[in-house]
Amino acid sequence: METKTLKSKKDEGFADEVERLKEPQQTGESHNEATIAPDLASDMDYGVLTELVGYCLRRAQIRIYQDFQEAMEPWAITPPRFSAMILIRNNTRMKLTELARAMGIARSGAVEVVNSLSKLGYVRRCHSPTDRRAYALELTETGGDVLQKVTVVVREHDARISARLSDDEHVQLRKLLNKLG
Amino acid sequence: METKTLKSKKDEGFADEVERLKEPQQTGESHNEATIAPDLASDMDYGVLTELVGYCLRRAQIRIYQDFQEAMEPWAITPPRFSAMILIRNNTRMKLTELARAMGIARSGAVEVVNSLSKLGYVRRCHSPTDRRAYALELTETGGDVLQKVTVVVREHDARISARLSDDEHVQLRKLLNKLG
DNA sequence: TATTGTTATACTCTATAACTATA
DNA sequence: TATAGTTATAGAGTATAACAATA
Repeated sequence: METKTLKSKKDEGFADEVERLKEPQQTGESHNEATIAPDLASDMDYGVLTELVGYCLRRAQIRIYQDFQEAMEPWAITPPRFSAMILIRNNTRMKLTELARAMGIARSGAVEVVNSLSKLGYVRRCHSPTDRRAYALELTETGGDVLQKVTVVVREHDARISARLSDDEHVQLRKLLNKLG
Repeated sequence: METKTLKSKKDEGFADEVERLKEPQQTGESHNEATIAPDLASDMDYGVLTELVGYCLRRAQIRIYQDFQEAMEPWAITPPRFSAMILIRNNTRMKLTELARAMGIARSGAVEVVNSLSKLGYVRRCHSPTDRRAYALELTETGGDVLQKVTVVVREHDARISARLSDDEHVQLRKLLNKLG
């Protein structure tokens, strides 16, 4: 399996960088530090933390994030990048500002996401004919193919992390999460 | 209300820095960017995202994080800092390595958290009499007072974000979250 | 004037790897 | 050799503020 990585740096080369993205990542696998287990340590007193929705949620998210990243490593897709690609595909001629709003992040953050997706060759900025300030975002052909493949993998990932939940519980959990805030 | 901030930089002064922590923060409040609304944009198509536990969870976490940070701003307490303080108080003579394990992060990350809490005057490293490599972590008197006050505020925060949930749902949600992974 | 995209800057959270002092 | 703490370095994710081009 190939593996992509994104270093942001200051854009050094270009073709150079895109090439480097496709090199297998130095995962280390060496002699050092044990990788972190994200479960609660049974010999510790967590006090009030276990009663807080926010804390339970954060622990769950750490576990989920790890599984997501491992599953997506070959494509260098992170959760925000995946969201962005879905939104760009599903909402034609989306502008960068709209993407930011849809994702709930600042415009400058959207620039970052689009830059990385653009370097990976998944997303393209097209000049809008009507407003010369604005771009219309769209998936490249590669981006479309990758998104299709990756969506399957994301669904598998979701099933994996929800493996101990019944279908009812899965629905219930999403319902409760959406009631938060 | 006073507001603390932590700049990590390269430790410039010391007393200087501690003083600066207590200065009210330049919140801006100026003419610029609208602050982000973390709700789903109703005019966008989110496709598969709404069916994924991971995505619902991430959106919920963004909302929760924002409320947490606003509530904790006067003390410069972030979620990991709060967890660390609870763990340090509840597990006497905790070592840094144990803290890292309890929090599910790398040791270097625990150093960061302890450094910031130490700069804020909330946590102290005490030399262990038995093992001269190790420290015993403990709350300062200020840290203890702050933690007591802040725990009340965190409980209020948790109640606020769970306001649309019944008690049963609150329990259920935590149960389901703990089944994930 | 307001908006679009962008850049500069900064801060948090996290990781890996290598170092030091001790055990 | 192994462990405790630390530092150096890196990268993702996010934010605010200011800017140029365009509306």
